[in-house]
Amino acid sequence: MLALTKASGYGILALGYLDDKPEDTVVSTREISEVFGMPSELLAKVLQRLSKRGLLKSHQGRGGGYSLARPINAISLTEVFEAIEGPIEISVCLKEGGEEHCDMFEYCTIKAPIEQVQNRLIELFNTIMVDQITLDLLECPEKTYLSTSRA
Amino acid sequence: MLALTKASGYGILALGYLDDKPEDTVVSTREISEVFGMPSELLAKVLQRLSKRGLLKSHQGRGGGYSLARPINAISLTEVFEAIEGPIEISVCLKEGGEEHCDMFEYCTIKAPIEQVQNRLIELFNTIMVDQITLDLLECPEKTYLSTSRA
DNA sequence: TAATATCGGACAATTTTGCTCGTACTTTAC
DNA sequence: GTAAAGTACGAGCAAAATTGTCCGATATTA
Repeated sequence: MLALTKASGYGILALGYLDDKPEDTVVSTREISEVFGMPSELLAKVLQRLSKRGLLKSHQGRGGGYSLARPINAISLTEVFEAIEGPIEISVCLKEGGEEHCDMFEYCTIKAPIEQVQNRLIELFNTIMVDQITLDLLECPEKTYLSTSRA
Repeated sequence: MLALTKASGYGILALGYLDDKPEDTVVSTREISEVFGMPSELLAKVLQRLSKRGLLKSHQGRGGGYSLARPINAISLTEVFEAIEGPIEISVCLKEGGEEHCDMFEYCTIKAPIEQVQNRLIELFNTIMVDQITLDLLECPEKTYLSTSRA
């Protein structure tokens, strides 16, 4: 539970990598995927979503790639997660449309409070900028990387 | 991502149900599972874990069941989640033993910062007590219930 | 026009989660 | 003491999400 997806990890690493380059440098998906050893097709999707959300600028054609649309100290974790994984939802019951409402239970004692928890989670991620994740520790003892947990 | 498991939802609802009863009332797994329409075998596991962690007292034999070991305003979400799902881990890289260290990546720019995010998450859940989830809203408009999200 | 990119959908593999079944073991009631 | 009601626990299956792959289309530059 509450584990970050690999896709989000890829995205954060890519943002950090772009930030290490001079401003407005355009970097291809392949370069990033080779540097970190990520599957390039998956990273490609992640970068697409980030650019769709306006966090990256895409440059098509030969010599193209992606560049930062904003400095990463102005990009919150909330934005990254929602760009890559969609809206942060702790529970489906909180969805707008309500198509998947569960009528199989007698009591609903926790819907609104759970939503409050969700909001506090989002607030927390709002306050954390990507640079706080990527810039702090460039000299890491072990060669290790973000991946999902196994409960 | 970041979705609560149904098991945690079951646990929180069960804790709330027990709290509605007079103090030290013993309630069987079957009663709770029938009230909420949960699969009793799964709920049984959840309650076992909660009692193993000291959040519930188990009463074996005929007429047995579970009772609250503590008032639910003294039980944090962290305790519930860790009892039911194990330690809160955003990433496997942060594990103690380090058996699953990933040596497939060149750079590790985010390990320690990610751990800080994890700690802030745990702190957040430390401050939220179960009663804040269960007691607030007994008059819920729709019959709905906590379940996991679908990204 | 050829090479190199981003796009985007469809799909298989893998992992996690949710759930079921079966079999112990404990205690209470009779 | 025996049976019933309950917890304790583990193996195993099904569903769902995540991850990774493949393929074609489009855009841009050399």
